[in-house]
Amino acid sequence: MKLTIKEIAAMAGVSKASVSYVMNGKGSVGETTRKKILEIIKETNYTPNQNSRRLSNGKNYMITVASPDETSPFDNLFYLDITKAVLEKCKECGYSLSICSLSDDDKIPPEFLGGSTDGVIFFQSGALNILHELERQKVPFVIADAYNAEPRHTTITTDNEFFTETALKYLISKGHTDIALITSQYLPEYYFQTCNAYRHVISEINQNIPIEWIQSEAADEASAYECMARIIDSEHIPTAVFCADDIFAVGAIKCASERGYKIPDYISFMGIDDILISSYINPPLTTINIDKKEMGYISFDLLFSMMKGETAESVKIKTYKLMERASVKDIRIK
Amino acid sequence: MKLTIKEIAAMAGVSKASVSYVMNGKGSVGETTRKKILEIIKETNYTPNQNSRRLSNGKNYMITVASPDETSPFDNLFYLDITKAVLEKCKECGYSLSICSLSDDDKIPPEFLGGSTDGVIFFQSGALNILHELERQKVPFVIADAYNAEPRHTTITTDNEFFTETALKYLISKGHTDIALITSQYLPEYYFQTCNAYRHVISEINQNIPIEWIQSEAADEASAYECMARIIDSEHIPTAVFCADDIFAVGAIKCASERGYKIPDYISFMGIDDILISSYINPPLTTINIDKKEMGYISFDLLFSMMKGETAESVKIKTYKLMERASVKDIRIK
DNA sequence: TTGAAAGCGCTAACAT
DNA sequence: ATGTTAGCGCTTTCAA
Repeated sequence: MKLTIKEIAAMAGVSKASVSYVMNGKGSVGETTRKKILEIIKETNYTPNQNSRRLSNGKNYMITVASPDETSPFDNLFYLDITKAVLEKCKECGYSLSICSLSDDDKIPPEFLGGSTDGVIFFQSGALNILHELERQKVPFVIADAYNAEPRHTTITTDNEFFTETALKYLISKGHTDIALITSQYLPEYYFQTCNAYRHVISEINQNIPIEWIQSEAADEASAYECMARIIDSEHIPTAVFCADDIFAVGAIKCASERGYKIPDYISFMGIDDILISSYINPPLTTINIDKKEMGYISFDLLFSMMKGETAESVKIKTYKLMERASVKDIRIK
Repeated sequence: MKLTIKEIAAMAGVSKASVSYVMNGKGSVGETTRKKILEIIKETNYTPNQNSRRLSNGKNYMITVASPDETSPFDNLFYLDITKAVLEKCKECGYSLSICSLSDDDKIPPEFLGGSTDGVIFFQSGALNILHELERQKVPFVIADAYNAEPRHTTITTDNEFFTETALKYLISKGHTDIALITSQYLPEYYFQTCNAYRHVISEINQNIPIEWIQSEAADEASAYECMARIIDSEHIPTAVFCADDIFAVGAIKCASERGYKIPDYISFMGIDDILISSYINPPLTTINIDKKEMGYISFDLLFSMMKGETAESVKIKTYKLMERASVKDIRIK
């Protein structure tokens, strides 16, 4: 019962071409026939078969967001906000958005095969074989929050070194010199950036950082909890802990609280990202807000440029907002 | 540079048909030619054009999740978890998932036109014109967390009346009789269910419910905050507040805390849903956990049945887990 | 078992 | 300005 262009053409007493032309605003069609065709289309509620258009056009009008299973937008609040912004943009541009989670087996998901999508936004990274396949098929992609991306890829990253410095300096401005670090070694570049900034800033104010104050086995809330436990067990209790990611702070604060350390009275905490729960936890987390919406917009825009065949330069986000909440205590002597 | 079936056929020295057959495991192909074809496919890394398949098959291998802008999975943690489960199922079945947000203008999004999707899962509801269009196009859909759905539609709902009763009875078991209600009138059916259960349960233990104890202008955290403010301002302070949705409890608790009421010492709070932040807020919220993953699975399964042409009965979720956390105080005299 | 060929519904180059 | 027609790349019927 689905109408086809052929039937519309018949009803209007014209050829398929004319119908196609008026639908797409191409070619040239007389005013009367155009009217007639438009009328029939309205009347019949006709909508062209999209698969057919896609085949003819070699376009899908669809982009996809992809990420490793563990860091999908459904598990990672940072990526969630970015994805939300991407969806907004998609809608604005008449594109559909598909979400794809990448399994460990690195199998290429059907979304990426045979030109099902016009472009993809990866979070963090995609398996190399997938990236290569995409390049082979010439479907453009960008990598948001990328680590270890090959230089030829277009990435959208945050300036972790700068943000780490900024957070640390804030802590120092509040009188802290005994500051521990919780970061992740599982993303080597990230580890390098955060540690580097930490060493750089801290070395100027404190030469005696116990080895336990640099914890890098964090990957999520639970592992950050363990990191904090190790810091506490070391019996060199810092006055502040800088967590390279808000979710680490959530775990670390939980640990410290459960062990009876009042926060921020005994220990202050800071993070980076400002994800949804950061303002809900107790105490609300002082952190570096990164504009996730903007990151989403930028990701989409870069991808969109590439889809139009243009080249797109990687961008590194340096803007931030310091969210002073209640997890940092001013310990300067007044 | 993209290979086509024609070229593969040529390379293997066979016809397109044979290639198609071996790819889809249909028809009958001699063992030698099958081997040969498989080999070529492997060698060349050939993947058939999906749009072409879709056109031929009249299928998309894609389902979509759709919801009003304000209640998108990106703004509603309850729907977020459901969507996550749907994605899991999609992957398992080789389907892609697209996310679609519906604007107020009720314009039919491109995803729904011309058979771009094989089925859709709505949250809460879709605009009537969209639902009708889908029915006209014979694309199946289900409505998760539906309110006011037409009886012929397949829905996945929660038993709000039962859950409200359950929560209230828990509160009562802890000695509370002065219990206020925060719910939403914006979903009439929901309002009816929660209020009904409230009146029913409460009437048995307390005949003097001040009018301000029934607040129904909640729609989100902020409006629930206002509801709580009205309860407090009424100067009839209840010992407990039941919020028909966790996010209402979040707002209400915030209000009470800011006004200086220690929770749960002065006022206890309960909710329904058990969304992500419920366990992070201060104090952690005692609530009725609904299995959102299961809801996602069921939604997908029902839709999938319908896509196979089967009929699917609506289901109403009655299972729950009582999450006893720290927002309810036992005020019985020991 | 295999191949030829007719669709699927649309776009767009080409003719008229 | 309009119609004719050859694709787009695959599936599947029908013959051989």
